[in-house]
Amino acid sequence: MGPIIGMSPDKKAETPGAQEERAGLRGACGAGTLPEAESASSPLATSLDRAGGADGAAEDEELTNLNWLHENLLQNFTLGGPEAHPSGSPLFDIEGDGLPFSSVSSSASPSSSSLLGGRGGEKDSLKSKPPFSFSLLIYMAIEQSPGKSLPVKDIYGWILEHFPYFSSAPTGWKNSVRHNLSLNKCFRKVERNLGKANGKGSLWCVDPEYRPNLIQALKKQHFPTAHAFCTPPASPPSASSPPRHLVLQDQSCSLKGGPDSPMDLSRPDAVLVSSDPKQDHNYSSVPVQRCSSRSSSSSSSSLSSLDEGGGAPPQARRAGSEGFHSDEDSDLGEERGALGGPGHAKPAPHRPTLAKGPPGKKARCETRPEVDEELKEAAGSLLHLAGIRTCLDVSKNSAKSKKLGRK
DNA sequence: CCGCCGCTAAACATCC
DNA sequence: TGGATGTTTAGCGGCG
Repeated sequence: MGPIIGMSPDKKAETPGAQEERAGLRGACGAGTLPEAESASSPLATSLDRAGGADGAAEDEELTNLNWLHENLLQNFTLGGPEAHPSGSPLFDIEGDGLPFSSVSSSASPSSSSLLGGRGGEKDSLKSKPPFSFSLLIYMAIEQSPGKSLPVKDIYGWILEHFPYFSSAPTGWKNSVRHNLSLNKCFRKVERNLGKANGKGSLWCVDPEYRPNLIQALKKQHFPTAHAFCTPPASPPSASSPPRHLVLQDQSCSLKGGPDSPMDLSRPDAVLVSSDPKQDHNYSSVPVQRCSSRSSSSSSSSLSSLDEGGGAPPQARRAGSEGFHSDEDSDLGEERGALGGPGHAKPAPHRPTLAKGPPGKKARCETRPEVDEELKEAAGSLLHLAGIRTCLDVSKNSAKSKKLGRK
């Protein structure tokens, strides 16, 4: 279908309300199901201010969006994961290595830079469709949230806020957002029992197990050259960005693991994420590994294929639209056993059956420091894309200062 | 040409 | 009852 540009403008102005709600949400998250929110909530709000005033005045206007986004991201990452040390982060390595920042930016896809309010006509770019998939938009929105979880309404708000394009787009995009939330395995619904803002809907968080995949997707989508950072051809990668594989653990995100969750490197669910582009079209590397550990179903390279069950052949198509979902296996270790069993003899159209009950998605969201590193990297990617350097510097400095402060 | 991926639209159900 | 939310299905276009 053609771009939604031609359609009638969206009618409502939800952005303001959503923002307010988001603010309110913070409390809800912290009070309720999102322990991690405590650690992440406070500092976020400030980033906006800094984004507005800290950096070069000339670039403010055009960079505001990304500044905001990146600073928040970076702050969140930094705070979210105490273990996330800037020094080891690829994000900082990128800078430290003196990588061609500008070249990276320039090498980014034109659409990306334009969308991000690149140096050019940022105004126009804001009106153009973001180069991010809905999944990534949602991901960014959620990651930016203090509690790493948002209700759909706030997701709408975030998207509207950062991508004004959607404000003039028909409401169909909201449907797409919900559609993605529902269908993407990357996103999980969190029952928000406490502090419900309006009593409607649930919170959505990023499935920590898919987070690395999303990050990879983010990197890929934003600037293909980002791969260079993942797999530096010559220089040895930093500890946190292995050349070809990322070692990730089963992240524990905000809901359960909490920031204090100790990293257990010996955990069996530690996974190897291949950064090979061909291996994770759907950012499914992690699930793949996980699947393989649980069932023999997932040797496929793409999530969509493994999604519909290792045995289910070409109905992967369904999965394709959302990209990420890969069978509910990803997290339901035990449930899986109960459900499909190791044989994975689940019939292809298992979705419908799951739809009514507790679907594959469970109210579960965890985060891990390692992932924070990845997130930082992703944020760095975004920064590169936007050509935002000062922002990164600010974040870097703040991160350093935090680190020092911790010492 | 084919398969995968992402997007859009729509229908339907549920909840408040 | 209406709106928001959530799920599912179907189809289309782009891309490799």
